[in-house]
Amino acid sequence: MPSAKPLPTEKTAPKRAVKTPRQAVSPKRSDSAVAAIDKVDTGFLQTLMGYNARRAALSIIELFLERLAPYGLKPVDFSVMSTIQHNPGVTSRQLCAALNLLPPNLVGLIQSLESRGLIERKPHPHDGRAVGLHATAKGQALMVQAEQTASDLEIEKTAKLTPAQRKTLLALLQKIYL
Amino acid sequence: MPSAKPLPTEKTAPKRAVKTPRQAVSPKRSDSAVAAIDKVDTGFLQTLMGYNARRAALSIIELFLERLAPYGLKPVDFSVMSTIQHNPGVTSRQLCAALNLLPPNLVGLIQSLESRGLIERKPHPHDGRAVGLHATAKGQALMVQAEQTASDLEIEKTAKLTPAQRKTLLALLQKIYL
DNA sequence: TATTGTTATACTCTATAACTATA
DNA sequence: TATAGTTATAGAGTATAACAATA
Repeated sequence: MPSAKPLPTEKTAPKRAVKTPRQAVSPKRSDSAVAAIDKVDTGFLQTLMGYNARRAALSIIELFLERLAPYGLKPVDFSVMSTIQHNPGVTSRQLCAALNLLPPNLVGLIQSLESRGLIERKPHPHDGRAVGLHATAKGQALMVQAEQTASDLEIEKTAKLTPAQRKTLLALLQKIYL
Repeated sequence: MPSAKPLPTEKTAPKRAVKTPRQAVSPKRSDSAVAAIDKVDTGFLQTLMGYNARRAALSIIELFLERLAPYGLKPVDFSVMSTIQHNPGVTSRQLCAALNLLPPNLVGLIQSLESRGLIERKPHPHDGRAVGLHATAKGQALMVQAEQTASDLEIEKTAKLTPAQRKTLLALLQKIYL
């Protein structure tokens, strides 16, 4: 699904080849009108953090969807499973707060993970309303593999960055949303 | 709409106050089970670029929606308008490639902007199939204001960053998706 | 009265297939 | 045959209101 997308700039350019051949034939068209044909200027947008952060996130998520598909995990499933695994007994409400999800949207997610045998719901020790979530052995084994796959894919996707730059980027992004 | 969301960690914590008062009354519960009550550990997710970029982007976009609402512009509308303004005569196909949009999803957007008198569609000089998009005087005036508002909001949202850090962050993000 | 988890539901976003008209 | 723009539509994501059980 996310593989055949019209990516920006260079990535899809070789496949389409735009107007390059024709322009080679008649190279001196009126440049004022043709200016936008070869290269589109998105200079202002590139000064916006929101735009760049979103484009970078989508770029990574695209590969994430592909690589994590064998585990049956989409980004949200992965985030939920990872948080449950590292916080045994965590409640739905806590997951919503930690991951910025809305309770109604988490219900189906939890049910799905439970029906797949990846998590268990146990009564909360101190609150009869709440339910503690726990990763099963199967779920834990899956997440060990999934987290490794996710880490590998991220290194690959951020290959143009040095480890130091990668660390810096993570820290700066967290300064925005935390 | 985007104002009353359950934000993560500290931001909603003061409103809920979780279990702090009760824990103060009986401070020595079995810490193994109560560990997840106060603070949820999302440590692993925070090592992932995709997660951090998405959270940062959503955080900025949330404020963007609020501040740009008076202009009747959502992030995609803004991106399209900004690109048209800075690339007079750009085509839909070029917009899709530059902004990573799918053609069918751009149609309604363009029609909406045109019906609002913000852009004009003119026949393409060299290609009878294509249509050149141009910002009207009204559209240009709107975007001058909108771009200033967007820049202001971004500075505000990235207030924890120094100008140098902000510049670094933009450059590093572009290394990922460009 | 407030909160957890839930249901139902609506709205938006994203994606695919297929058509037309031009090249 | 291939591309630009379009239509229709399906699917996923995101949002609000309201309810039952429990605190």
